[in-house]
Amino acid sequence: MKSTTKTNSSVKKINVESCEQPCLIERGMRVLGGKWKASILWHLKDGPVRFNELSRMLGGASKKMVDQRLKELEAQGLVTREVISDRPIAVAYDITDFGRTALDILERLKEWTEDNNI
Amino acid sequence: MKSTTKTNSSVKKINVESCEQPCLIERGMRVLGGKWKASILWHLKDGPVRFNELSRMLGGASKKMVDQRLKELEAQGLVTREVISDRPIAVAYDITDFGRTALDILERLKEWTEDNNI
DNA sequence: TATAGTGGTTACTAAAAGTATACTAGTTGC
DNA sequence: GCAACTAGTATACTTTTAGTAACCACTATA
Repeated sequence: MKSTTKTNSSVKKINVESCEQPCLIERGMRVLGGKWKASILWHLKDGPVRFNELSRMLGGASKKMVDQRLKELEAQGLVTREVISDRPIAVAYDITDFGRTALDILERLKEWTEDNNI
Repeated sequence: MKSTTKTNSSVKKINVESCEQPCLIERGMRVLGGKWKASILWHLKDGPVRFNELSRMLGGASKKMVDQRLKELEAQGLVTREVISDRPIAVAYDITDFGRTALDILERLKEWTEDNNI
């Protein structure tokens, strides 16, 4: 890896390779970092949850917010939406296998937050 | 606060305990999840970087953005600001030991993003 | 003297995020 | 019938965030 230091006197300080990494971090954050998105995912880890129950779990996030985030997560393939009853409409949201691959990151984030009293 | 759990047969479905977890995730995200924050931290992992260099590394994030995020990160103890030269003003930002504890999460996020072509 | 670099600040605008309320349409229970 | 529940949608609104551009004081170079 080329360092930003001492190749010669006129070395540019910008290391282009280093610019590749942040994009990955930023892109990942766009998927997991929105408000409530990580929390929603986290709440689904123990099995499907219904819409209103999920809203309550999130401590009063508005329906609009929960709805928007769920749609984003669904579009990105992290959660699924299933109508479990038609007449008295009932819908269950579940985490996909792909969604589960992100739980490891969230687990670490949770531990980090916990350990550092954030 | 009255609990919603099992006082009798008409137990509500809401599990109050489960509501503790998302807060940890949400709180952690408030620290690492802002736009550019994780990227800034990531860029400092190989050593101190100067203000303008950092701006360029972030691919054109405005000075105002970089400045704001750096101030937040500094206030939260994740990075330090050091004036390394006075006359031709020069400032270096560095990651703290505490900041480094978050790199593990970012590393996983980066891998996850990479592996899933996000 | 002019230009470009350092590390910012300030003022402003545009866009996104979030809140609040009311509404649909159906079901269940009193 | 009336209220309360289900899962949303629609509308209007406020707040927050993001981003642009200009500017400051200073230095260094041509």
